[in-house]
Amino acid sequence: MSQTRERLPAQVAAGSPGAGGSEGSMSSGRPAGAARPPGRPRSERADKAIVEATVDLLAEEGGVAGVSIEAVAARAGVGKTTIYRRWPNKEALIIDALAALKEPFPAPVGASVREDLIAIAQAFVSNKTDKKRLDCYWSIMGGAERYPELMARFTREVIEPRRDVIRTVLRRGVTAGELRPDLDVETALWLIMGALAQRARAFGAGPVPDDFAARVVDALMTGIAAR
Amino acid sequence: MSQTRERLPAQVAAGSPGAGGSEGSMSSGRPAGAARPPGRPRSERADKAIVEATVDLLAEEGGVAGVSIEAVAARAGVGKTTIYRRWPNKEALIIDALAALKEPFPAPVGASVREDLIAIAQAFVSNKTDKKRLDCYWSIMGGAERYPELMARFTREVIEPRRDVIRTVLRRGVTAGELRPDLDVETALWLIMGALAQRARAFGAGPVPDDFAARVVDALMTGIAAR
Amino acid sequence: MSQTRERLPAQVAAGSPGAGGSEGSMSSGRPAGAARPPGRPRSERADKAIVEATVDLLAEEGGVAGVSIEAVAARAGVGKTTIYRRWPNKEALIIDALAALKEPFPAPVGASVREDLIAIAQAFVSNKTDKKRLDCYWSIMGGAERYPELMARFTREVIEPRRDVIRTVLRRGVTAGELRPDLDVETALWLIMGALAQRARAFGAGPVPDDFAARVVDALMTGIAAR
Amino acid sequence: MSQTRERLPAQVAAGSPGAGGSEGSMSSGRPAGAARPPGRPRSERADKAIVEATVDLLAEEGGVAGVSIEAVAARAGVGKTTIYRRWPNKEALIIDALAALKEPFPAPVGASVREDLIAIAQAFVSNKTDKKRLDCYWSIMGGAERYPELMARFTREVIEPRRDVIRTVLRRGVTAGELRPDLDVETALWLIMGALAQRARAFGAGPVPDDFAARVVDALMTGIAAR
DNA sequence: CGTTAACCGAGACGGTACGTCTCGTCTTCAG
DNA sequence: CTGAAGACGAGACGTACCGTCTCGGTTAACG
Repeated sequence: MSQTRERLPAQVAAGSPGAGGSEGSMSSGRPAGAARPPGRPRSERADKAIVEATVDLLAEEGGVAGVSIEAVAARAGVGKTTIYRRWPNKEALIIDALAALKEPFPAPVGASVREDLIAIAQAFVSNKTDKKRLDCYWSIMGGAERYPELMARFTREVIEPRRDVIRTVLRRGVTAGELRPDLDVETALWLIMGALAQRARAFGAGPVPDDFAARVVDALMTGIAAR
Repeated sequence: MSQTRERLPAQVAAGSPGAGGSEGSMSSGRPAGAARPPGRPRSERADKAIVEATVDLLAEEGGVAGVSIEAVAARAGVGKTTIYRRWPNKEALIIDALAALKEPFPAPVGASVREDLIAIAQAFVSNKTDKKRLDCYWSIMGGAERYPELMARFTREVIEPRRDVIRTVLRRGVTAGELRPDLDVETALWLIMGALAQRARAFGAGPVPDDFAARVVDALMTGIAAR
Repeated sequence: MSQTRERLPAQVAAGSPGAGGSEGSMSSGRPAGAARPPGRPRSERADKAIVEATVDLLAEEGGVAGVSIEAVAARAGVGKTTIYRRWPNKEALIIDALAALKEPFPAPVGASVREDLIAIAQAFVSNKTDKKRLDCYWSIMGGAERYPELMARFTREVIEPRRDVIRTVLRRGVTAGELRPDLDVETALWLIMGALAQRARAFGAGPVPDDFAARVVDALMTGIAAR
Repeated sequence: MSQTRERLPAQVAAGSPGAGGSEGSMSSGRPAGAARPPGRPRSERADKAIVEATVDLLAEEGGVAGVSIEAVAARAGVGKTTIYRRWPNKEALIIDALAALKEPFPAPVGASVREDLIAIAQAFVSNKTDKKRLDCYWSIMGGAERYPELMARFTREVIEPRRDVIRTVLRRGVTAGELRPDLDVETALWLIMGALAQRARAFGAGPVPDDFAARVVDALMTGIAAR
């Protein structure tokens, strides 16, 4: 309305800051040749702290509603102003913060499809930051109807890349003859991902046992029908 | 502080209302012989409207936070007082309201395990009230850390019965020789339930196709490995 | 803008609630015959706590700027809403709260003008609630240019009544022949009030000695000129 | 933390710039023989403008809270940095700025004590810069509890010198036999100063009439008691 | 003429208060 | 007991300043 906000679209949480850029001389993401804007530059520390606090709260509080700007500010040790200077509202902040979870997933190339799948599945349910990702997943999915854009972006940038890793392994398996030639890859994906996500959230059933990933993969590989 | 609340523990949403009870004159479940409490009896219409509104909101708003007593009252056409007289707080209301989703699931006994599984799966993702149940599932799971009791009760009273139906079918299949004798029933359960729940929530991928249930069951039956 | 505020102009801090009204049947300041408005009535406890907190803060913080609605709410143990329901903004609140300091000042009728004046003066600088009044006086006068209405009302309702008491005593003294027949009453008023107010604020000079009032009155009575 | 501030303690607002010093070549108060510090010297224009703006704001806004560094900078046509380089915080600035009001008060030596007192009193309430002084007086006294140091210093450096002038005149009067030999000088001081200060602030009573000073002095001289 | 440092402008920082809003709870009324 | 109405305390919202701090670019004096 009468704001000088949105100086530049935050360019936040760059993840892999890209190539071996010579940080310092040319510094943060401004198009080459553009003059540094006047005034004190925005603090990268604040950027990071805000995004991290947001993600943590989203994971812990279990829902977009549990993430209040005030809580984010308090947890990040930052003034509310500093947040509003960068994002116009809560939803925008969360959408951007999700990018912090993008970090690429290394596709393991092991001896066999089975081993690869188990390794990936293992990571999903045991790895520390993947655990936070999973909490965010449930938080966002729970409120999906209210924040469709949020879900869309999270799906596109975080979920799909992970599904892609498995998809690739499955396709490789088909090509290599390890998997059935008429395999319905997408259905298999739903099966394996669904089992992992759901089991990880089923607190009542206790922590996920170490061999759960292997059991899931094996059951899926051999099928349940008698032969 | 100075309340006469909690006259009886609500005895709400009786599920299958049972028998041909003469609604009106003698009404709700008081043990025979117990004297009717003095004063105007509580309205069963209100009870039902409140519970239904609660469940609807939980499904639609996607989260416990989205269910406000205010909204429930408005949607049920009821005063906030009327709700407050029956339940001490929001969580109690939701916990009780979930009982409305308990309605037993008929285990089909068809020609084969495969057909039974497909029928059950079909119901999960296509049936109207099962859809609402699924929405509630995601809403509750999303905020599970904040309301563990809620999740526990929902799991116990709504989820488990449904898992039990499948569990029974699987066991029958093993006994009948249709399924592998060494079948890991629990793992198979996670696979099938996870796939259905997750696919139903993946709005981006479009509505669940009619043959999805069959594809899931078949994939799981035959396995994905080449033979 | 879109408010239902200002149901009735607060009718706050009634001071002497007037006559021996039969509190209970007809209760708080609503014109006879007017129906009680629906809904929960406003809390008189809150009214009082807010006004008292406001006056205290004004006296302690030394200035209108030091009185923040949030501080008032916190000190009164009241939600901000409860304040805003009654007054549209800070200035209105303070203006109204000043009425709490109105409480009439009893004009003593002693043996002589001198004794009366000393008694009054004594009260001004030693009495507890008159001390608070004096603090408010300085707070308001300090910011007089910014809040002229505040000063005007405070002068009219709190200061002038007190000046009137002295004025009356002085006039009585003239009539009785105790004071000079050509006495300039107003100038004498400025002298006595000014001395008291200023001395009370001069922290550096230590607390006001007990005989200060007497010394002031005597000096003024006899004059400083040699005779 | 990493500041080079406080190069020299401001040495600001020299008041009577002292003698007919050859401003320009050797300029402001550095001890003779001390080498001029390197770099661009601080602007005296800025010094003066800042101090003046501060005093003006204090007088106009009626309170320490009304003096914001931002407003001072704007009014002085100076960057906030420039202020911050000289004073560590707002209170220090105001304390220093008050020195600008120190300017000595010439004690008139007229025909009689009465005439001297009237002349001084006249100056207090009519003189232009003394008016500003008076406004500052009220501003500071209003917030005295919050900024005791401010009040202490203002009292010591601005108020007391003025009281001293009157004190001297009164003492001279006693010695000369014009005033009562047993005169309580301090009490007389409170009376005369209080009357002037208070009347000057009483906007409601209109501007101070020209003969007010004379009326006050006369009333005090002759006393109010009949004889 | 180059070094040095103060200058000004601009804007980000953490903080506090604003006035508005919605929520869960509580209280009173009329029926 | 019911519904309506509305007050209560709590606390988040997004805005506006404040005092402080940190930059870039400029300007004045010294060597």
